[in-house]
Amino acid sequence: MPIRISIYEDNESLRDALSLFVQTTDNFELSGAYGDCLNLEQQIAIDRPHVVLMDIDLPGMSGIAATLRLHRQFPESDVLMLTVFEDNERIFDAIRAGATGYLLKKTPPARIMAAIQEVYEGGAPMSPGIARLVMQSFHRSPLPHELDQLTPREATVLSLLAAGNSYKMVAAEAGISIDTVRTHIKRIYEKLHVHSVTEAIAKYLTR
Amino acid sequence: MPIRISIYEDNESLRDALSLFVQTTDNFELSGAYGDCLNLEQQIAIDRPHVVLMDIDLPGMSGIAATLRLHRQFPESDVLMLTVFEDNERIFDAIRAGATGYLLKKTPPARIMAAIQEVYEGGAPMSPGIARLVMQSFHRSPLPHELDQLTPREATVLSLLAAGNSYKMVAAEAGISIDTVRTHIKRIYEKLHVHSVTEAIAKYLTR
DNA sequence: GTGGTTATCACATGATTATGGGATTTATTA
DNA sequence: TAATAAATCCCATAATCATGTGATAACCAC
Repeated sequence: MPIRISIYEDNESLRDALSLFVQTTDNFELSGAYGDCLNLEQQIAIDRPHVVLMDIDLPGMSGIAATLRLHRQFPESDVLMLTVFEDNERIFDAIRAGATGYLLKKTPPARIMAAIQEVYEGGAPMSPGIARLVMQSFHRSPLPHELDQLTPREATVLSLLAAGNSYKMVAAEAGISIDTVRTHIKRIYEKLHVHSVTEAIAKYLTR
Repeated sequence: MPIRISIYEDNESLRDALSLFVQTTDNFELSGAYGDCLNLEQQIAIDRPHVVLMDIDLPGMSGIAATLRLHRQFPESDVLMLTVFEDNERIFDAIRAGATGYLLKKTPPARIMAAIQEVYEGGAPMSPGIARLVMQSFHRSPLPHELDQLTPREATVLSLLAAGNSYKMVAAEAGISIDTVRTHIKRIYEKLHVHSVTEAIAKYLTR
């Protein structure tokens, strides 16, 4: 029984190249190849891939958000993340979201195919520099997270927002003025690197 | 070793009454009693209750949202929900959020105390009418949910919002006008019984 | 005792959301 | 075929949010 592989990558030529490699690799089967995650659930439900090659930087819905949904709803499909980024925050976001492996796009195709096999066999392939980052993260506390940078008050405000409260309601609940709420939210945005309540809540709720 | 019990109930006299019952019940210990969930995490981390009596209708952050957070971060604490409501949606929201038991507030105190013991021993006490509803839910599909009422297009819009997109970005991503986005969102609000993006994505992400 | 952090409040402006109307097209179904 | 559901678009207004700038007080650490 071949290993079924689905690809989510918005760059068409890279997607085609990867598709070709998968199709010409022994024991591999291409179950799907898409440019976005808009219909992720339906596609996965039909394709039933063993391994998903996921670009981290898809337009609209990031590969990280998609990975989270996929990991929750289809835990039997493993995600192998492909990225050009080597920065901490994204890597850990992806790992937290449930990615099994994490490769840089500059990885040679043969290595990517080997990594797919490795994921299928229960491994967790990573590019060398990323493996180092992951190892280092254990030297300190548990997985570092932007949310841990919030002060207690900021965390309270954010959780009230996540419960569906407006600024006005948060102010009433927390017993502070709406301007103070604004100030807290500005700091929250800076710390979480977001620009709207929606994004902040998404980070909070999908931690 | 006594069973530690924390109470979250905004009605002060009910809270006091429950506290008194807990304190005067053999082998029970009151680990905390609060009127809101604003500092839930800190309180639970200190109190370490075996069982949490949670009012479903707390001001600011509902007991359901609190239960979700609690269940995720402190899986060793079980939640016993107290409510005056007997409607489907809330009951299943609470169950989905991780509540272990579900009692109506009109339940006699002695029965509530017995239910706490039952939860501690691995049971799932429910008021009779609620148990019936839960049983009935198995006769059909998996747990019914407001989110399942959304059309495919509405679901796409909601997931794009949950990924942190503004109306304008959603429109661009989905290839439709911003007014169409508005219309979809209006329908989403009706179906989910909410009035803001925040509430909608809270329902979506915490499903 | 100076500097950093946290929490608080104020004001102002432009952008975005929330909400209410109303309308058309395309399928599907009774 | 008439009714219904889904998806699309338009307009208008009030409310809310995003962002900048500035300021005060408490507390802690060095």
